[in-house]
Amino acid sequence: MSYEKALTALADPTRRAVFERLRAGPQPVGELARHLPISRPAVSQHLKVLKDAGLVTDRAEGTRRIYHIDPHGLGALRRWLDQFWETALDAFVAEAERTADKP
Amino acid sequence: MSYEKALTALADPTRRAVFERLRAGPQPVGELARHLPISRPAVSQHLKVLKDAGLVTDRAEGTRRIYHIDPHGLGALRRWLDQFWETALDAFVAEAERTADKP
DNA sequence: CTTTTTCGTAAGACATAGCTTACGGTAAGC
DNA sequence: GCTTACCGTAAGCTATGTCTTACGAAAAAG
Repeated sequence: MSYEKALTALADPTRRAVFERLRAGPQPVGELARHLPISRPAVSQHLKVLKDAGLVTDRAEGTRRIYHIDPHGLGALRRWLDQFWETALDAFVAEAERTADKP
Repeated sequence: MSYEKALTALADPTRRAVFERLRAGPQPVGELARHLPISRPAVSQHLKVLKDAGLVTDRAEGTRRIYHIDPHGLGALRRWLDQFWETALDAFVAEAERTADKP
């Protein structure tokens, strides 16, 4: 049910940049914003969307909030995609047979 | 490189509805529009985006255009996701060990 | 206790995505 | 040849997402 939020969250290029940057490891908001061409509040808003989609989680560390990747959302997206992938392949095979000259 | 287009394409709910409807098999544009709460030109526009993302393909059949799923785009998206999935799991494990009390 | 750092949220401006109506083009049917 | 069915594209309107600046809160530092 959450794969929809994950899709809309990862659709935005800036949000993907934030997400892929967290791949290198947990990071605070300011650190993320420093390497992006947008303001820090904008990064916060993006993180909120990613968190809502189950793609990231955060923990407090002093005055800073450390964000890291949450496999939860990715898993949901992957399951949906895999389930789709099978029927897509079947359809592809059927189409190939249809196009091919009759044996 | 094409996983980005696939993501933005599948982010729209209506476009997902079109895409999931093609799961039942190849269908012409009018048939798709008949079961959706939007106009036929709108469906055409969505199909254009899906086609551009490598998610669907079309063939002519008389005056009608039959659209069917193209595994190409799904494959690209799946590869990107899988590659992401591994590092996400590693990070998750690392986070779990970090949170756990020192043994 | 005061100051500084770090962050989230609110309000508003701006751009873009998605829808509709209108139009033209191609193939089939008569 | 003429009409009908089916479709893609263009133009325009509207809604929504994304950005910035401004503000307030919480923890550390001094």
